[in-house]
Amino acid sequence: MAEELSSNYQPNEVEAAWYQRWLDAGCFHADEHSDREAYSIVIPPPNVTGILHLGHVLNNTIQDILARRARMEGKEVLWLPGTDHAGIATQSKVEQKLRKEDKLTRHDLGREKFLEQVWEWKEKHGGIIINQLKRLGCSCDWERERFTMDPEYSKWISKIFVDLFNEGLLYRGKRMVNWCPKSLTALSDEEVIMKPQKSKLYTMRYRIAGEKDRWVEIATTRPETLMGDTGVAVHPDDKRYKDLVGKTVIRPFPEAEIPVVASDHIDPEFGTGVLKVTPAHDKADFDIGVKNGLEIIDVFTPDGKVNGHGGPDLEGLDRFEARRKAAEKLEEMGQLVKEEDYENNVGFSERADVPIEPRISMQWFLKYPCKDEAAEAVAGGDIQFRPERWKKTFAHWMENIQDWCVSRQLWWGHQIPVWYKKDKSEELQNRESLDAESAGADLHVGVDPPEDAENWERDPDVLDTWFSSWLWPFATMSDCDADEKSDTLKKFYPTTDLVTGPDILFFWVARMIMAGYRWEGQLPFKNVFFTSIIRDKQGRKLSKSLGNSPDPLHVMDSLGADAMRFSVMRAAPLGNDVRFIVDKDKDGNESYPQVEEGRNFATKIWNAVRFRQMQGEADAQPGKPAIYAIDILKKLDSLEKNVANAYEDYRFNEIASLLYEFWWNQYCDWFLEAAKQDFAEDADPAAKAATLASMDRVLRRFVILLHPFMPHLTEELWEKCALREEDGAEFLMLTRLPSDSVLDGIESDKIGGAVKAVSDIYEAVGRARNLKAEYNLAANRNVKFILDPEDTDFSEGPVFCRLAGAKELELQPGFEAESGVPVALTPIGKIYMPLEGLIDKDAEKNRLTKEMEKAEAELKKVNAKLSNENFVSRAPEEVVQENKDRQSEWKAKVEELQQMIDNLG
RNA sequence: GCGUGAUUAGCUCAGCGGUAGAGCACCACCUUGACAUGGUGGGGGUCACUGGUUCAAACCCAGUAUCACGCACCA
Repeated sequence: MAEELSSNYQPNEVEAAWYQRWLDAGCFHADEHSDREAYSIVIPPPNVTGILHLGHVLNNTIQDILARRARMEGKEVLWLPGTDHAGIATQSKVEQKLRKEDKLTRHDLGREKFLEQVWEWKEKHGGIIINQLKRLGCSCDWERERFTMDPEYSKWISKIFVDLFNEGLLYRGKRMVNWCPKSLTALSDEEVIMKPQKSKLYTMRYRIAGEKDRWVEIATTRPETLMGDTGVAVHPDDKRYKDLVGKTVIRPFPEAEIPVVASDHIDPEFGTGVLKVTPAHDKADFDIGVKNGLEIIDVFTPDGKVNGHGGPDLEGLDRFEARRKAAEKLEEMGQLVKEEDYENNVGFSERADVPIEPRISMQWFLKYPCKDEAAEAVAGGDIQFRPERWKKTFAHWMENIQDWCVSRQLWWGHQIPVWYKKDKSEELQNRESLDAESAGADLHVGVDPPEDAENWERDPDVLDTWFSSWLWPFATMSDCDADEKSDTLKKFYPTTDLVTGPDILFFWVARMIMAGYRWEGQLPFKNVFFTSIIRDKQGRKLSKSLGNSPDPLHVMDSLGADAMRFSVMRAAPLGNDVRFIVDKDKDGNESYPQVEEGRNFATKIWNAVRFRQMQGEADAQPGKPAIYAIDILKKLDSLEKNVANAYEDYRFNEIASLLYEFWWNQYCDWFLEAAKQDFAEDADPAAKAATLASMDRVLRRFVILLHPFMPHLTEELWEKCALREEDGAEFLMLTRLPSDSVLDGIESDKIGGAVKAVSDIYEAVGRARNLKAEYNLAANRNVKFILDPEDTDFSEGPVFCRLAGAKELELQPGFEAESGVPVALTPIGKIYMPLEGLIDKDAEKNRLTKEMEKAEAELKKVNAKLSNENFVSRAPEEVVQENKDRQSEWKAKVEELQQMIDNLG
């Protein structure tokens, strides 16, 4: 075997070096002309100026595992990476910088200059997250990296806009939208999060016009919108107020008579049963307003301050200051009845984290295409969701789907491909609605600007970022104006798997499915794997503001990328959230106990391989494999099968645990220790050669299995141990999974016997170790055991002694020990531990009695089962047999123990 | 209000009809020639609760409680 290994594994250098070698050799590149079966994934594009967090780690590790496993299965793998321009997030970062450094707004710079600055920012920060993904070991085809603002990609956006407009699905209309007063743009419903807020419920009273001193009480949480009230509503069946419908009440300020209307929407039980109607600032109020022909008065400026309608007292005040002020005014007027603490849900802007202001505005809306196909694809199982329960959530959303507000009042993004004739522009843009049918020749909607561009004015708004991401699976693979499909698209679309978080099921997954059907005529992916959400020790989501989000780069630098990958996978069960634990010492240094487990595993593997290296090469023809070797090969065979099964169901945590358990608890704890017997100086060279060969076989196949989880470490060992076969691929990552059984070449009738014999010996070793520990002899390697064997041919004494830490195991059939000699019952026979000065009858009696009690308890349980006639007659035969075997085993044990106790007198 | 999960050892979590498991933490012993990022032995659980189905339930069903999350919302 090849090079010596250093005494400790240093992940950082190894990881960096291997990543570069893979890149240099083009290992990640997908060949669209290959005749291998295609396997493809598109990355959920991260924000171009974002940085890596644990969610990305989880998500991309899974994708990398899938991609690497598929390569090893012999598939042609495309993992297509890229980034997203993230309209609001990126624009606001640049605006923030402008404000801070130059005290300027984007309007001071103008659109063109501002966009130059955003591009600069993107150039500066855009590579960061990509490099972080590389640090993690992601095997993406970087030659195919895409960005949603790439020219070819952008062209796709315009094309689909035009398609949808021509189809009548895209229209411009004056509607109530979710307005973000901080980002100054409309948002889609999905970008609004409801949060419970501690606020106040104000009860105020309005005088009824034309009646003497009659008042009506109204409850509201938003007195600051009072100036926009153009009506008051009650339930039509509410007896208290029935006579008021049709009358008017006096709005306190600015004073005006506003009508009382009836509406089913009103809950008579809530508050006073009377609602103030502000059609410009509430969706429900807007509907009531439209039905009753109420005036719409917008009382806020776009940034959430009171406009001229507020009068001198309120104008210019922020929404929340205005709320207090309005309440004060009512109080002064004697019209505030009471003010109570109240908790209600308020919509917040997901990005800017400020309360949304419902607002009437002119926006572009989309009626979704291919809704039925998308719903059916998931319901019918053409697209598989894992875990499956998300199907229901998806179906529910699809059933209640609302038109999508796609325009954003931003500059960073894809500008809407609509031009208005200059002289008609104002009129067109103010129309209540505008669509393909009503627009006429004064509107140009096209991928290219009109020929006489100077006569036209382009719509200033840009499109929602998700309006570009929903094309990701195909727009990254082809140009929209090509005459025929690209070879990449032909080979790799539809993609195989999509790995993403359930939090973007609506934002992204659902919309991609619709887009896939609309423009490619088929589904965009076959399987969607929804990852866990990573939380902190207290179960909270990770977030910057909580400061509970550890930096994955720091984790990787201290413990290694492979360690983090392995640990995160081991901790993340299918479909459940995962807690990532960060402990801090008193100096504030962070430690990551879960990742340490992965680091320890890497070290364990490294050192076990190092041990193999230290044995050197065989210098004889190998003899027949020892029973220990057969046993470990059998376990490896099961491991390979179990791992393959777990991959079928995407149970990554199970795969990680299987690999861990095999290596640590089977290979290292038992096989490797047993094998040492064959490496002793006086060992038989043929036996040594055979054991070395088995070790190499296990090592080679284990490293192949582990590679997708710990790619760098395994590739390093592959090279250092020269595990590559003569005609094999250049790298482990390009090596095929073996197709032959690891048990090939071993006489199959030997396997069962070897496994049983080894399991008996290991169990006996356990008993012997326990005996030593009970008598405080754990450290004593001079102990001599005497075996009264089950089988007089027993010849595994040397291995037994090595494992049990004993000097000798003497075979004495029918051995009669001096009374009080410690003894253990084992599958290979009775094992005595006669040692001078150790005859302590009471101690031994105690020990045996404790064991006896355990055995009796077990016997009792199994007796109870077997004496139940129903069990014997109705349970499957093999279960009954199993219990009968257990019964006789425990019975024999109890009897023997009893006799041993009796012998002690 | 509707829906979806979770509740198993001190902690983080597997197991999902047939003998309760892992890692960490804990206790004792061990620097023995791969590994102290290690080894050996050990302690620790009425599997949230109440019913039901079954020969058999941590596991299936129904309900309850608590905690999350999603959707819809009462101004």
